[in-house]
Amino acid sequence: MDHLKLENQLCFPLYAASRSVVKLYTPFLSKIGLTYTQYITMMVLWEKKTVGVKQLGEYLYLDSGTLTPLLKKLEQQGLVTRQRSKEDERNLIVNITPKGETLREQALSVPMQMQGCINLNVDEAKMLYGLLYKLLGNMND
Amino acid sequence: MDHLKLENQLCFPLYAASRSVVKLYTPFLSKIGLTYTQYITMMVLWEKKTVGVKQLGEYLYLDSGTLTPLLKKLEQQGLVTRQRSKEDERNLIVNITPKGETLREQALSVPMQMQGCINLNVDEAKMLYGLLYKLLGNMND
DNA sequence: TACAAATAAATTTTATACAACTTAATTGCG
DNA sequence: CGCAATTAAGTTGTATAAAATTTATTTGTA
Repeated sequence: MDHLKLENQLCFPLYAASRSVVKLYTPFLSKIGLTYTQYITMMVLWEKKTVGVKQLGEYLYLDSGTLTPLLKKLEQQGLVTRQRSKEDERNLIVNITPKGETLREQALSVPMQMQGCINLNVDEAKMLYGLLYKLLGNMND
Repeated sequence: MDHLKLENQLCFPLYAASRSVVKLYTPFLSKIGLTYTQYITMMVLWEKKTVGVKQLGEYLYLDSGTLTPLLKKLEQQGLVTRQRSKEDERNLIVNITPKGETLREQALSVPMQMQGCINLNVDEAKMLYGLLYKLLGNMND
């Protein structure tokens, strides 16, 4: 078995499928003015309302190099506010705005529309979900 | 069930796991002077020896916007050559060089080293592989 | 045979990712 | 207390990705 053949790689379909799914989201998300990374960031904020950049990075597996410019764009769009923590000025706290809350209504249909594009049945989706989180979990460096 | 919660998404662990795996590759690949995308490109060339940009894009799910600059970098490193097809000048043919072939020897240990980092057993890996290709396959736009 | 349509790369623009480094604030220890 | 170590964002530089456009070439057809 040739270990350097593309078809013998697990990483490659993971990489390709991830990009393909993100690409599938693009037309739905562009209607509400978000990119995929902005969308999952808003997802955290729709749930938590307020979150520090560090915690946000832990949720999303992203660092400030990616999040700082992204959050500035969301701030420009009026979807979030950014302010330093009073207790510890090193921390930057991100809060959702009313406009950000409103955007949630328009995002509600996105998951359903996406499900229509991904032809996995419930069992397959659950299995994939479990395997991906197992992979993520036991890879911590 | 809140469909806009991060934990209820299938796309998110896919996206996060993909980036995490690519990140795991980085230290091994940087030793041989490749990025992950360059590595999978070389994988095609190690197998095919010669390939058009269009076919390469079909194998890798990438377009010329990504491949053109990437292939120029591989050319600068002396790993591939780029030349227009004689039969159809629109096509650009990429050929592996002897230096590119030699690099394969140094890449041989990479898949094994990676397997040591990913703690899935054989059945789980096969299942994941199958589900990812199923997802990729039935997503073609 | 002209020429519109199609095809393949390349280019441009925007938005990530991430490593490495810098800056500012806080902590903890001698 | 004083200051070295730590921590959190931000910045810089490099490399993708992908949409949209442009350029060059080829094809099909009137």
